[in-house]
Amino acid sequence: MTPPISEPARIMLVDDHPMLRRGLADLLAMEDDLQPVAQAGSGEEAIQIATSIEPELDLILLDLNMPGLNGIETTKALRTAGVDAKIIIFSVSDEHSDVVEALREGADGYLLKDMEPEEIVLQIRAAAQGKTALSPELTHILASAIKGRLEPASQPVDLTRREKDVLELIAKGQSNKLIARNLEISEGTVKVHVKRVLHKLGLRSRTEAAIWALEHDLAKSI
Amino acid sequence: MTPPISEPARIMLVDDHPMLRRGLADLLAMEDDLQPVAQAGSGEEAIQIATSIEPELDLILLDLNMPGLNGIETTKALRTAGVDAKIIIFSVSDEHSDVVEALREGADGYLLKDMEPEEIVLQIRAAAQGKTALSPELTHILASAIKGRLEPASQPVDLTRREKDVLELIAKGQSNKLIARNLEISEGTVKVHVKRVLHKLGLRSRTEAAIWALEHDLAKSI
DNA sequence: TTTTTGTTACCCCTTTGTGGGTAGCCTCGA
DNA sequence: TCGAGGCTACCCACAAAGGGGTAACAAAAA
Repeated sequence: MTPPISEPARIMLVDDHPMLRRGLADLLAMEDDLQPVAQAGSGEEAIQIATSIEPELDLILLDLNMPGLNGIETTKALRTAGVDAKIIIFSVSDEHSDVVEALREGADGYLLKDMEPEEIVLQIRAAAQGKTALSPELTHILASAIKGRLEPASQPVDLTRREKDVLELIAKGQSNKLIARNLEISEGTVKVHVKRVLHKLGLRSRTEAAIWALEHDLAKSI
Repeated sequence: MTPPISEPARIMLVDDHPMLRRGLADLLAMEDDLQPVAQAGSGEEAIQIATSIEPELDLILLDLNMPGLNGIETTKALRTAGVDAKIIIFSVSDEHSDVVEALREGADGYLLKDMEPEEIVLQIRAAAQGKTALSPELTHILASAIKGRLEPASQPVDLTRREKDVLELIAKGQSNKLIARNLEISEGTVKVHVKRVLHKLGLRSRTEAAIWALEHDLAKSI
């Protein structure tokens, strides 16, 4: 299991709880091939360190819920900054949208905090070797995303009246300006609704929203 | 791990190699909660048995590569026939398209034949309990599918080949940048194709194009 | 009562998309 | 052999969309 002669993986731990960082660092330090070389208490700090440290990091373990930049935002920023260390999100959340978004933004893994320490070590090692580190409980989330349905273990998706109105018009291909005219509200307000719809559904663009609406039959007559 | 008082899961093994069925049956029979009650040497035979056996099967282990109907085609046929037993594809192939297609057609799991017997038992038990049985090596395939990529195809319109490719990806909600990555061309070139598609179809936005594609069946979901 | 939720509206800024152009390189068929 | 169509790639400019924030106000819930 332990790689032969290669260098140990240089790892940074990012979490706003020092105690948790400490525990993780101790856990990893016991492994010959895993070397915790840096810690950060926030996403901002993590970015600063990751872009300046030498030699470069091999792997970053990122807490999802942090004040300031959260794990996903930090992942995005790190990728934009050209950091190509493996990134693993470490979280208590098994929310569908969190997992999917994390992977979309460039994370290489998503582990749940309630995993056994031994299992965490195994997954981190797997990620360092280029595999996708994923808590076994989460595979069904990816599988259902593939199958195209999001319900089984997730949220029932409750859009407000207005959000549904906007989504319906998006699904007709209308621009924000047109939607504003049709609903007799400002374009800025339409944008607010669009933003919320995208966030609630875990989507990235109005086109995805339109597709979602069509597939879920939330579109009225075109 | 073993369920308390419930009935053992009734399992059918489908593979064109009798020896492999034999080995699997022996393996499963050693478990109190797993009960191999039927075997089939082909997809056709599997469908015949699954639709007639009483009481109904709980789980079907399907070889992917078989003469005649393969595992995925058999899965599709079984689902169409109303069989709602859990279906696990058992294969030597870790091809991206096989895994994704199997899940899309209604399989509940996808296991590789080179797994350890103990692990196979664990995964089958997990599937029987409603979880997604997936070889750990395959999680990265789902992850990359989530991140967005796929093989192209073609349909009948007055669009060029490349324009159809682009339109298909638009209909999956992908951005120009993602499309560029998937088709391995520059983003600028994607924009050219998008421009032409919109012009040829008389549309004003990619969202309208996506809707058009969905309504004209020029889209293949994830 | 206070708090929360939904709707409205605006600010900021960055990213993405749209529409026009030129141009090199293929392949296929006249 | 040449030309047309198709694919590639870049230029430019502007429009649209997305993501963050604050804030007012009414209605519903705690």
